[in-house]
Amino acid sequence: MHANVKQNVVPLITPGLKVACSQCNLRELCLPFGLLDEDMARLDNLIGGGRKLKRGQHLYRAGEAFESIFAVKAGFFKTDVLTEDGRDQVTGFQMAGEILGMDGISTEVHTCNAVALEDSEVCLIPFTELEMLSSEIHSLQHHLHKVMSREIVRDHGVMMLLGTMRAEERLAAFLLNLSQRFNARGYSPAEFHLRMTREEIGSYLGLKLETVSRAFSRFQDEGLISVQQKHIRILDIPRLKTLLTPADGRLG
Amino acid sequence: MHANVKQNVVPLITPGLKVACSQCNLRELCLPFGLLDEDMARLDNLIGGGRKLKRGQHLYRAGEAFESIFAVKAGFFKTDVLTEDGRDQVTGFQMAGEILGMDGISTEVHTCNAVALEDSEVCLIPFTELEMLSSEIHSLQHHLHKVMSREIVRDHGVMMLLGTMRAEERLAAFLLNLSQRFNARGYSPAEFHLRMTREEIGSYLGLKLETVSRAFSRFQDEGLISVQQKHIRILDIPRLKTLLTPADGRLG
DNA sequence: GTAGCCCTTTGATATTTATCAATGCAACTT
DNA sequence: AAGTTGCATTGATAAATATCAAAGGGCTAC
Repeated sequence: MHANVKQNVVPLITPGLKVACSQCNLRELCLPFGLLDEDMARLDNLIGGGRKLKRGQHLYRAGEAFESIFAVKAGFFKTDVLTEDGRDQVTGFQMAGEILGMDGISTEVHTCNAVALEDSEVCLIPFTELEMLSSEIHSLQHHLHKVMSREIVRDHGVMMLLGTMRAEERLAAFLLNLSQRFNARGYSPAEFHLRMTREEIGSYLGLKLETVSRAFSRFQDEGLISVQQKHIRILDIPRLKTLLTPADGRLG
Repeated sequence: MHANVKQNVVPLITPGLKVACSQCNLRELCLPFGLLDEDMARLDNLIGGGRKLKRGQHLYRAGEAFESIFAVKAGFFKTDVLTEDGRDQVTGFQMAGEILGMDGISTEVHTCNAVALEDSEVCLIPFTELEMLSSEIHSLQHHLHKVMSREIVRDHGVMMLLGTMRAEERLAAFLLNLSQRFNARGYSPAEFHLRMTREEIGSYLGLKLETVSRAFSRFQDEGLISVQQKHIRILDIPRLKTLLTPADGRLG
């Protein structure tokens, strides 16, 4: 096995790609939130460098040894779980400032795949070292716990979506969630490009791609959004939100 | 407002209900897993006492301030999320040795309700103090992270269930999961009492109670299980497992 | 012990979503 | 520039699950 072949399979840390939380405009969204300057400098030292990924590349795969968590610096990811029996479920889409890989802490092995949906960049945060540092910096420890807890709460929201919503409600919730997250990052909440296919949206929402496509079309017919392939413009956010409040009859 | 009325609404810590991880037969399943004796003694000191709950009582409610996580010492709980628009989703069922309340860390407010489904007992673990102690005891810190990560992985499993399985597959997965957890606690994996109603099972599985009931009946007709109200006997675990492997046609 | 209530079961029908199939569109490759 | 390939849309039909309805059974509380 040639060394450069192996490099293609397992992309290494980009040499010289220095990252520093203290210089990062995502720091209020990301792990260093609320740290004092001196503590942030210690976190800077810990972060193992950045890593760039091309669209389609895996950040990690289920089964690989867990060593680090990752902060998305730029770009867009999906995570998905595959089971032996062939099921495939997209468990989330991650954008700048969000943390990837916490599923691997439990067993020291990644339990899902993380794939870049566009050219992306992440910061590598070695977990053992993060634990050591968080023993010393209480606010870092607490924020790590908050980030993990937030992931649990987010997952509960997805369960709610999958367990109680019908197709159009799911898609409306999905679009509003993306809108709100783009907005929080300084992008337009009303106009954006989807980085994922209809099939990936469908997997995330527990629907078939045709159902997703039909729901998009119906939203467009009703003047709620305009869709052109992956380009979405939300025309009526308030009315989209009312879709999430089902008629009295169906619940309660 | 009379003091004893208030006691009925918000049950206080049971006085004199001393709990000690070092004496607990769940310690290998629960938070103290892997601790040295001396460290376990320190955890004993931290644990705020036990609390008993009658069936139907809330351990905590969405909206309450978060202060502690809880370890189930005995009994059976459900957690559920309610949204303003009236949706209601059971997010999990918890039994002895499992940890409740980690959703509250994120915002310092509980985001779901935890209800005892039978007379139960929990240990109260004040979270701020747990963080302080885990700064000093690395194995405790690491295990806490593992417990939180395990919850994330569990949630991914529920997403998979809700996103990719049909009704009978969901129920089979549910029964096998209970079976395995009872087994891990020294109870029969083949025979147990359900603590929850068909409606609660349905909420958890994203199904209506009638669908759950029909699936139970069909399993019984096929000789997979025997059902009498809440009493379940699994007659053919291997065949129940094969239900989870869908025919080739439907996936891939 | 018994009345009442909640839970469960079962049937008939309606609704939603999946499946199968065909066509169109757009980006990438050569 | 044209061909190829993957992605998206749309229609017709099938399958799964929800909804509506009614009745029986068991547990609880009086």
